[in-house]
Amino acid sequence: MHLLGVKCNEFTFPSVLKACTVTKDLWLGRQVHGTVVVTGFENDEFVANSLLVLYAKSGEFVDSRRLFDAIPERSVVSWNALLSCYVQSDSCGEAIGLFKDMVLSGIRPNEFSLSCMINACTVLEDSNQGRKMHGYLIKLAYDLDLFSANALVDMYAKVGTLEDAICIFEEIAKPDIVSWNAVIAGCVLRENHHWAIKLFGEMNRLGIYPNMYTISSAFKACAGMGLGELGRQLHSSLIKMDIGSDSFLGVGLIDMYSKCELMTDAQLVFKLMPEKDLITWNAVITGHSQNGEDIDAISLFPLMHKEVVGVNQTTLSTVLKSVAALQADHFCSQIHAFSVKSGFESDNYVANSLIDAYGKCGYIEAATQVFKESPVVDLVAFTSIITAYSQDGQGEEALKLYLEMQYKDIKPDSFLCSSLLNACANLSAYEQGKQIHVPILKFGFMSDIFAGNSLVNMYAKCGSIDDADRAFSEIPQRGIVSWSAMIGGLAQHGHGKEALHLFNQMLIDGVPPNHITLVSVLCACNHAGLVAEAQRYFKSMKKLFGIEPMQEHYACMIDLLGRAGKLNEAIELMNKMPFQANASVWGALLGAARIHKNIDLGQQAAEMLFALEPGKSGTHVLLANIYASVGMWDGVAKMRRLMKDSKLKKEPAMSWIEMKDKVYTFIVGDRSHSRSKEIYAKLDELSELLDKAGYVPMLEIDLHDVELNEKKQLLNHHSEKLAVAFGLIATPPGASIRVKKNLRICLDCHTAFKYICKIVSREIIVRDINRFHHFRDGSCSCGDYW
DNA sequence: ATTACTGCCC
Repeated sequence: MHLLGVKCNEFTFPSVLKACTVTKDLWLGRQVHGTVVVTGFENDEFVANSLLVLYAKSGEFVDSRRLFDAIPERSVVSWNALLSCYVQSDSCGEAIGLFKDMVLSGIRPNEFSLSCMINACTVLEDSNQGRKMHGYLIKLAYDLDLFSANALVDMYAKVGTLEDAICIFEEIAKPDIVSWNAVIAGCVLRENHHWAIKLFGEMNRLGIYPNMYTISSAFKACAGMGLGELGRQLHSSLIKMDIGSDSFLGVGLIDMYSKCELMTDAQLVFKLMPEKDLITWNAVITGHSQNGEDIDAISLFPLMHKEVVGVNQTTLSTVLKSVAALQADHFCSQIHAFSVKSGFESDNYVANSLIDAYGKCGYIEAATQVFKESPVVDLVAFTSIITAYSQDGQGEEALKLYLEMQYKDIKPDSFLCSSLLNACANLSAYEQGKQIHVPILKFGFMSDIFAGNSLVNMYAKCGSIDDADRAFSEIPQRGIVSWSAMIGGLAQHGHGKEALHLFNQMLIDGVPPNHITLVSVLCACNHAGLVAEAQRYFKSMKKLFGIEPMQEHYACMIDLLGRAGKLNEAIELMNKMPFQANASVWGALLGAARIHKNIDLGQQAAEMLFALEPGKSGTHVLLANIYASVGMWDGVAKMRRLMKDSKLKKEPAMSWIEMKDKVYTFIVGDRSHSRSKEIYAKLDELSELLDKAGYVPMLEIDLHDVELNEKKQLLNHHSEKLAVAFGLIATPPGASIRVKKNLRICLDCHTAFKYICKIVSREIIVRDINRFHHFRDGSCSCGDYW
């Protein structure tokens, strides 16, 4: 028409411009715009609005605004065009301002204006403003408009309550596919997967065909509920619909199968996808990682790297998580180097994952390095580094870092509390552990099962089984770890009968035990000398609980039999084991040989341990103890020589005591403490009282080649005695004294403490390497059976 | 997409 020289007029221009808008041909539209200007129709209301709509729908923000300002008589259509342009260009705040101007200038908004504004409120997450728009909709009687209702469903689902969204949806007379998609996606977003599935079924019954958005939501709902079979059905209907190769849905499928623990299906979908993008690769790697298939997750990384898709921060943090889980130490620095090279090293997730992976692989220094160089040190970074120090046995460092974190005003979460409690548990830091209990109560972390379990463990390891029991009963949903921790705690404190009682309670509650629970049960029998009970549990664990005895269970039983003097039965059980005896089994036999002064068994066990654990000094010391106990001093000398030749150092005996917010360390003959004079004076004072009470120092247990007098002094200055003496002078009369030792408590100290607790009228609680000793009123809770 | 919980022998 134009080429023929026929001129357009105010009636033809709007149609032509609309055609340009629909075909998204902005280039042609601009040419038409030129003609409009030349022919002088630009002030015509319809032409001007058509031009505005063209630019607005093309996202031409500046041009739209200019045209809008130039229109002398703005209609609701003009305003709507600009409003939607603002919303589309992510200027929702300005859109709301514009809407207010519109109302002020006397223009009555229509359903287009209002649905547009509702979308703006959704993006702004402004539910108050959204509710106001809803009010407008009702006031102006547009509430039956389908577009507006759909926008409301979406808004309430995203920034209001799901109940409101469902309510609006149910009032829609004839919901279309958009309505269904909005409400189903809303349910998924609010993790109400059950409702999502229900609505999805209802939609199908009504004969409404789902589209890819519906299916995508349905996959997420299946994933959320673990409904693999339903997911599989959807998958087959997808294939029938011939949209199975869509990449967006492909990722949804992989994710769904992964979350339903159907990795074979996830892998198949992945394999069959014609084009695998970065997100697809990440989905399948995440699937493997979250299903504990860490080796698969890690091995996909180099394959992915070979493809053109590259990797991103998600890939790196996910792979690092698997590296951490496997403690695949040599991958840490490789992926670290790769992160640096690809510029992701400063990404928060990557940095935090690196800290965690280095920590879990035992590279504390590297973890610290990343932590210190990380641009944004957040709560997760602190949790990772604190956990790393705690697991490396550097609990005090871990707690120092917590102080630093508080100084930076970062608030703790349940993850951090759990980790800190573990640090306190390892340190036997009762007072500091109690302080971590405060944020747990303050922020309501007791509903978090991890925090609850850690609390039980901390109190049990810090010597207060009563506090542990209280924490245990306050866990709302006790899981297998809660029960195991409590049973193990009772076991460590020598409360064998109570531990077994709790185990029965657990079975009544319908919680099936795992192999760790059974270790704790056997351990409880062991510490309480309940041989017959242990044998009963051990024999029936396969039949009753479906748990095949492992090395750990055998080690427990062999230790228990050995301790009870049934050395032959212990050896017999070892011979019956379906696997080669490991160090814990031989260690148990060596311990039994020591208690019962059995030279032959001791030598045999020690020989095995020398081969199995050549780096450990404990074996030499123990065998030397056995020799010494029967007066074989040449054997003692031989062990000493052997240790010297193999350059092994005896792990120094150390004891710890917590005072206020500090943990004090002692070694034998320690004089580094600022109150050393008082400590030694206290020991001298006690020494006299002990003599009077009938205590005789067990000089024979000291293996040093020195005079008897010196032996007596060494014995009297053992680390646990120093720690107890410090506890006596630094705490008020009557207070309990809690001491932790890194090795077994010494027999002489054990005897001495039985006297001391009576002399000073105090409870002395000693946590040694494998159990607690509560000294009270002249006796020990272990009943001297340890 | 990253962080947290239970056990045996020495």
